[in-house]
Amino acid sequence: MDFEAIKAHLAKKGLKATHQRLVVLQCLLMLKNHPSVEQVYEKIRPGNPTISLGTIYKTLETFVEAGIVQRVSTKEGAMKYDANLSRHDHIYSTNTQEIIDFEDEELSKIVENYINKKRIGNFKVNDIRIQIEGEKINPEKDIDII
Amino acid sequence: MDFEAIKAHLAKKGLKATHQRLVVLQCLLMLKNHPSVEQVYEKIRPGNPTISLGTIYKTLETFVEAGIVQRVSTKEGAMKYDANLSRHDHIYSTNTQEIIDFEDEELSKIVENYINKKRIGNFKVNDIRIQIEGEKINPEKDIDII
DNA sequence: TTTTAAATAATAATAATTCTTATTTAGGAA
DNA sequence: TTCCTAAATAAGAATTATTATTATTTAAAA
Repeated sequence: MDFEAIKAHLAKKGLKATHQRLVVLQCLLMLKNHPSVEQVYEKIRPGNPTISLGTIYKTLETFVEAGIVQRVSTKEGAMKYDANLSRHDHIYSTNTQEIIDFEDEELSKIVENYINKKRIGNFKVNDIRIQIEGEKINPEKDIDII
Repeated sequence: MDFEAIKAHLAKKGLKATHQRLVVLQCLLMLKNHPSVEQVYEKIRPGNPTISLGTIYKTLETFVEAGIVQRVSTKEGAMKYDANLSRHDHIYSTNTQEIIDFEDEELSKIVENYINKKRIGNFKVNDIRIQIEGEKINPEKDIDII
């Protein structure tokens, strides 16, 4: 999603393409590590010293409502946001406090089909997520998915 | 898990079986709806008017450390706790803000096997959770899983 | 029983988030 | 392009959620 695509997306939702919004979204797309509001703030501040923390809170929630970013489900601390809208899951590393993207179309399909077959009465399923929790063996190195 | 089993469990962890702890755990086992600290507090207070909110915070976190209850992963608001330790997943109803238990051994096994087969390098998997997000058709009625 | 380390109540402190309002600005209209 | 206006922002106050502190109480071992 480039700048023009973002602007178009905002316009479609009747939202103004302010400098603050573009910077916040660009930051989210760059970071990729599901940052908190505070982390976005610290990243952006050097280049935008007058931006307000409240604006970042508001901007991110506006994006959630507009369907441009998603909240990340966690068991602790501050809210985290994710600009990766492709169907994907998360690996939670408890010892390093990282949340890493995990993409596996095949697994997603298997689970989706299973649940659709099962049918849940009086309920409309909108999204299915798999959370893989565990810990990095070597916290310094990246995990690698074979 | 009855009272004596709880006492034994606490003793095994070197924790005192205080009245407050027993009441909090009993409440959690009864409620089953993954309550927040505040919800436990309101539920317990009538019968235990001198109990302190801070004690409930502390008690629940003590239970988490002792492995007696688990935190529930959410995208918003206050922390929620779950005393159901059997392997299970959660259905998140966004329109009613409910979190409902979902047990399906077969699905759990399928996903677990799939991920174990895949192997994630430099990472030790401890837990796999499936989150089903959606909305109740009729918010008044329960969902029913066929 | 007595002792004592652990737990609690009460409350202060901190952290995370939301709200309020005066000022600024994006984007449409003239 | 300039003007207009509704929407957005900055700054900071207020609220909510959680954690820390400390004097007092209590479970459970001696």
